[in-house]
Amino acid sequence: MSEQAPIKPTESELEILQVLWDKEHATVREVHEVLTAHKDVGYTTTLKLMQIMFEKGLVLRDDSSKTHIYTANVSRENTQQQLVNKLIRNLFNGSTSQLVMQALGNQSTSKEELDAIEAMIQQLKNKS
Amino acid sequence: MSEQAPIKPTESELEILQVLWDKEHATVREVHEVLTAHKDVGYTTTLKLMQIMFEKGLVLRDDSSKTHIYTANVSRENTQQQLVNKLIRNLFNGSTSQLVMQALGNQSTSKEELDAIEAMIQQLKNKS
DNA sequence: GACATATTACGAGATTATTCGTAAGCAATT
DNA sequence: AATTGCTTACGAATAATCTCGTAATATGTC
Repeated sequence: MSEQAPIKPTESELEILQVLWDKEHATVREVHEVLTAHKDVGYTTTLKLMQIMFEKGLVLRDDSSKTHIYTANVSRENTQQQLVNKLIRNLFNGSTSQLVMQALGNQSTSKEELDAIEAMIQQLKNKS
Repeated sequence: MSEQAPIKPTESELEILQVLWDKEHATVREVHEVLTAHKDVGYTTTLKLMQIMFEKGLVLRDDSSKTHIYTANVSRENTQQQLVNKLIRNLFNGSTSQLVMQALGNQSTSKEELDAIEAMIQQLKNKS
């Protein structure tokens, strides 16, 4: 088990990571196009953020051609885990079930999704 | 359904809200004492933060005596809901079940908690 | 090669969040 | 009433985040 530096992307960095996770790899232009769908921001802002993310090691980039190509360097799963755990710790007194129940209560969840969760609970119960 | 301004407490403000939710009402000193258990920060910093929170309307305060008494002015439940929904939207592509399963997978959850979640799922299924 | 277009690099301003020092006020004690 | 101790108010420094303008560079087209 290697020591894992905590991943702490900022709000804006998360938005960019989203796009990179979905697309696997993308140019600044592509990321920016997605962002501007729901946000009003200049191109060089997106560029700068992605440069900063590169310096932090949040993303990798291929600069072999003039237009650089970026990929995420942190996994979606790992990042999700960090943030979910933080939320449980900070806002739910460490109780996973409280978070789960809050989430299920708030959002409408399809029968299929509920089935999947039930199946997972069965699995967890058998394990222990 | 009344229009609800989104609650956006900062990291530090959340820590303070925690304490106020637990205690119902508290002085700056009391809050500060709890914070210093796991954080190194000066008294006037806590004071200032709570003053700012008052200006923002996040907390109420009774200043009828020299030592003011603060109470939260946003509910724990509402705040939890905002942040959970945001997490689902931003990091889980809007899928509640993905968040739930990630949470259950990461953390060890007791049988009692799992039972409670199952019961809730049954309830949700019956409703629809 | 000149021109138009798109990209990256870089610096610096704007905004927000966090931090704490200092002053002033009040209350209890001597 | 002076001293001590705790409180609030306030301003300002620092840090982190987000923003974008401008310049330099590359690419392709005429």
